[in-house]
Amino acid sequence: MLSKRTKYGLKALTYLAKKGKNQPVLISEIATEENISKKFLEAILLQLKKNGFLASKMGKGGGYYLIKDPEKVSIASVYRILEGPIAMLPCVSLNYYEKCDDCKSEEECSLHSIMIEVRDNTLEVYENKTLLDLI
Amino acid sequence: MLSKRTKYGLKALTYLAKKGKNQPVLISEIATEENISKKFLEAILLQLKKNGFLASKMGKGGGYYLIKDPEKVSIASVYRILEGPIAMLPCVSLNYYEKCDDCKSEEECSLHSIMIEVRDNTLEVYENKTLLDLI
DNA sequence: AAATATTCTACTTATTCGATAGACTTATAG
DNA sequence: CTATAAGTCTATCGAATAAGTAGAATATTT
Repeated sequence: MLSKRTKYGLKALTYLAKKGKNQPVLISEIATEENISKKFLEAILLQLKKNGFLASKMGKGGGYYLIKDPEKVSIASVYRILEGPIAMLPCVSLNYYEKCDDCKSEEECSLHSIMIEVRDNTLEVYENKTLLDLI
Repeated sequence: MLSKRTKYGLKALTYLAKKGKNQPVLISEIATEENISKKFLEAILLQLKKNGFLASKMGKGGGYYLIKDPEKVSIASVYRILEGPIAMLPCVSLNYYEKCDDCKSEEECSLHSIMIEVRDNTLEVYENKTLLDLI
């Protein structure tokens, strides 16, 4: 299940993508339009900014704006920042790989190959969809 | 990310499938072999029993055993019991449908159709894999 | 200086997870 | 019948996280 954080993040990015580049938008505007708690959205937008998706302008006339082209922002990239690994198991994660502590080995683990398939099927969608698809 | 509960549940079911039908296996045996906390496994197995996957025998010579053919037990069915909805959003869930409280409508929600794709791609794997594939 | 709007820090509540403890009940063997 | 085995049931715990919120500090423009 997608967290509120990720969902709101994607909605906010989409809203900003619709607004056009270098067009600061108030947090409060997005929050109101998209039914999101302003303070929670604030934290999400800051996280997105720190990870290179957005820039912001403080003070009068300020706000957040997109700094990447919508078609260059895959859902997968946003997902990883806001949600974490796309893979169902740490041992099948491409970006956050970790060994499982309860399995003897990945070769012997029957779940492993299935979860690779799930990961790839999920990635198939997320890597190929961008903000442009959300506008 | 798959919960320990679901992962352990699948591992235990696989272990029992390997053991053969109507062959009671001690919780402690599975726990030891699969590196699972015995008491936690106990709760998981009971849940699986209550949902029709297993049966148990109490007392001497007792234990749990599979009551369905391995090829009849899809990963999806186990997943739903132990993990919950496969879908990323409540509004795209086939089994646990609920309206989202922050979206105006499903038609207007750009995320909706993408999450349907993700759901379907994920289901593709889970519905088509069974315990037989895990043995 | 005042107004605006982000940034920062901290807190709250609720829930769930994963694990664990202990008692109770059921079934079998001797 | 007793002892043992093994599931069933009930409850608790600590940690982590999610989602939300409060308040203060900082930066920018007019």
